[in-house]
Amino acid sequence: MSEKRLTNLCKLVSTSIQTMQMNEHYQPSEIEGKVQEFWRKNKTFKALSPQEGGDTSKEKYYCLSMFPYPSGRLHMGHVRNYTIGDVISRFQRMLGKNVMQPIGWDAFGLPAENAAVKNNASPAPWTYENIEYMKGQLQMLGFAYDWDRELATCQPAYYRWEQWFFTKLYEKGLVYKKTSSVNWCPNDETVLANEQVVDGTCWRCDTKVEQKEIPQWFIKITAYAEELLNDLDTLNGWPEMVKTMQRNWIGRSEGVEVDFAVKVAGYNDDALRVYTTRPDTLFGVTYVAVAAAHPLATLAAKNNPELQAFVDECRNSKVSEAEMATMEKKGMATGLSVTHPLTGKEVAVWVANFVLMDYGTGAVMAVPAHDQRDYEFATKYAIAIDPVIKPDDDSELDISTEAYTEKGILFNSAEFDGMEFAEAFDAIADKLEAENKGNKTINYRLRDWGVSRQRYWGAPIPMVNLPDGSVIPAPEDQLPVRLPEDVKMDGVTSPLIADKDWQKTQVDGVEAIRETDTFDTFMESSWYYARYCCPDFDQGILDPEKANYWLPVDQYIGGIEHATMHLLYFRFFHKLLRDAGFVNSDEPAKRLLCQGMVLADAFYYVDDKGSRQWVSPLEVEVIERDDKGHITKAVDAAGREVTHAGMTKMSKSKNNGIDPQSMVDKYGADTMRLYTMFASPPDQTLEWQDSAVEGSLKFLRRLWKLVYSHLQKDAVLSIDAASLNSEQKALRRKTHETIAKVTDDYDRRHTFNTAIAAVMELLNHAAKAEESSAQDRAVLQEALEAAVLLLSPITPHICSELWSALGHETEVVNAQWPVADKAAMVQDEKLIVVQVNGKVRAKMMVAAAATKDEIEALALDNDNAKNFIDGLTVRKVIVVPGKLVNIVAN
RNA sequence: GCCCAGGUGGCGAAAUUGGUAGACGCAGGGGACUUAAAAUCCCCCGAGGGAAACCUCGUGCCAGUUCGAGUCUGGCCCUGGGCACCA
Repeated sequence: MSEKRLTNLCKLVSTSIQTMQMNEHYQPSEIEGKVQEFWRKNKTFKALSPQEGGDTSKEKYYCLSMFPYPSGRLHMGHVRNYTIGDVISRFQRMLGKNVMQPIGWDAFGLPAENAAVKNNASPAPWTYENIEYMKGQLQMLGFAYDWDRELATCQPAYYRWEQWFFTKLYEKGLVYKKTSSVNWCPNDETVLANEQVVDGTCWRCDTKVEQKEIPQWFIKITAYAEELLNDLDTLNGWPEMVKTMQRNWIGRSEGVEVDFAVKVAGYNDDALRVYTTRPDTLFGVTYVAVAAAHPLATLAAKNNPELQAFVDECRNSKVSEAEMATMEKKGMATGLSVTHPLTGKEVAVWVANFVLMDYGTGAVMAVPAHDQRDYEFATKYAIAIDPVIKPDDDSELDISTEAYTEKGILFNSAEFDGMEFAEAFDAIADKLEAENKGNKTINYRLRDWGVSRQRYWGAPIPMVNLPDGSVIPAPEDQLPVRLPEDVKMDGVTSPLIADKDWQKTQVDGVEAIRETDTFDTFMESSWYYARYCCPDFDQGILDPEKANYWLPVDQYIGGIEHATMHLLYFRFFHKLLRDAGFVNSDEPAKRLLCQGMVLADAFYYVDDKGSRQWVSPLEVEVIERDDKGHITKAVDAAGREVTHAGMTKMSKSKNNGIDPQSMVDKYGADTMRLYTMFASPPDQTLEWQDSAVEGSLKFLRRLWKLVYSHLQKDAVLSIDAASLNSEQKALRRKTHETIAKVTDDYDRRHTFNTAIAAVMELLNHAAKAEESSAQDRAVLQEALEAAVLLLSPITPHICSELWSALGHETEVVNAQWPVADKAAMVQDEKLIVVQVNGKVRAKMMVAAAATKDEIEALALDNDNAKNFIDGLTVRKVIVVPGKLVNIVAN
């Protein structure tokens, strides 16, 4: 805080203090409602772009937290997420920025359908009621949202533009249809989400789930793979770990596509194409493996019942990558063979359960000698293992127990013998290319985005099927394709499939049938951030002027669980919007903060039917822990012994959620906000401890009391920096050091826990300060004002009240962020640590201006240090000015 | 299985660029005030030794680099997140 400003503040204080009425005790329930009402009435957090008459002299700041799914009630993850966003928004506002912090609802999704089935109702009213309730909860927590920008993705005014954009992508050739597998319950004849498959069976009827290939819509995210990968390098404000995860997810690799010639009667392709990153091992191929759904497998199985049985069995396995990697690898020979492109030898074709039709070409080449998975498969089925790579040092090649997967020197590879990896890669690729049997290519692990969902509660995919079998986008004048909201859910058939009238439409006078699938809900969450800039715009998906004023988002905040999927779709959509001319930036968000999970203990017992029953941790008593603190014995309220499943993400399925509402009712919003920010840094997992919340309330009471008792005394005069005694100087230094530290913690580090700790320290100092002289009181006033300003983004209600009690007429939300005064932080002496051989032996106060030589001399003369040097020879003395001296002696 | 994080007192954590390990807080113990309770305030609080000064050990485990390692390197163990239809 500058000297001049401070004088003004103090003048203001001295005139108004006597008239301020302040309650002696902190009563959050009285303050919070009142302050929130004031914000509401004054539209304090309404954000205006210049097009709407906003202040053009201010820098814009767009702070966005990931919007919630309206599940019914807020959970702790929400409270954490939105408190972080709110703290950053309020801080930026006090720095003088034009801040927009919007909120809305990710309103489509599976839980609404489940609730509808359970309650024999329809998903729409359930969703709208949840939104109403949760909106009240958000307001009770005091978040500084511009509610005029609120949107819900299930509103036709929203999904209309998503449908429109999809048809544009279709016209651009970025959308296509292909078959892809889904979880299928043959009993219910319905598609199941992965979540609805429990231990390989349908959650509803326990029927074994199968894989079924059905036609679905895809968006070509792979066309943007290279840019999505390269632009990660420009995202300096994103956590390194997220960028690493995205790089690995995109998974760019350089390799070679190789054609194995096929001469099989009834097979209409003359080559089986595979991709490999190790063309240097090509001479070691001893078999190729195809997916069970591959046409070659289908063909071979026709007259082979045993193979047909195996192909059918493969349909029962799940298709997730985790499943694929951990399941038992099984296969069966087809009896067919293909021709090796370079040796001309016949290579057996196997069907394998770990090859998927959906990925790549549905076929892989196998080199058992140099790939561990192929090695295990070949060993299991007694297939030849032909080594073709040896170590490039003189060590012996040993493949007796495992594959040799290092890059080395080729042998048994005809004219390529003796080449190392890079040389062989090029030479083999060149030869394949010359003979028209393959070519170098870049491959991505990233797959195109399947956006079709065979569900009701989502945005209808705006495509129509014509009688001639062709599929075209719904014409623009038919948009939005409205989802009927008054429906009955039986949990099996989608109301859209059941509603034949809804499906009927006309295009240019021709009868047509609507697509009954809806969009993946990741579609809606991929562009909501942009729509907030102009939520009511009805002339297009975005108003480019407004969008380009606010975008890119300055700070995005959300859970780390979204590191790859949502955050990749979000970046992808921004590039699509850019290429369609709606935004002019390359990336949607400058800075990203990924909050850690909120975890709580989870407990269960196994019931008579053998299934796990999860018990709320609130009802569990821990009886015994081992040396490491792990829970070894616990019982529930009924005295039944329960198993501790560890600390896991708070979730309905594990019944370990802590309801924030009860906490707010008991302690108030400020305490709740303070606790979530204080318990751990935002990017770390937060392990919920019920007991620690009380401490946050105690701290706020202490702050209140300090201000109250300070205000019971005489008026405050302005600080005369030159006349301060050493105690006054010390408190003043602490005040300004705290301002500097807290500002850095908020801005650069995002470590709100240490910011709060620093304010606590300041108040501990302030509580001990003398209050007898006018200067004592002026210095204390400054400390208390700083504490209130610094805490106000975190605990805005109490700080609003205290700020006005301290004599200010402007609201604390509109106050200016304090600036640390360097002159007040100057120290005459510094604490220097004296080490001998790296161990601390003494501490000494040394003049701040002391030279290296002077510090060294003082250290060598220190009595404690001398005890440890006695009898030894000093070899070296390391001096780190202002910090420490290390005397090396032996 | 693969990718990404994390592991520090009884507990949540701090140590920002390789420089005092445990700031700040919770729980606990002791005391003051009170008829009493609550609230509040003061003191103690990693382990072991010592009357004390102070000493030894200590950041998941094993090695290494360095005058100096919680921090860097290699290997391992454990916990959490993600793995494409939960959001």
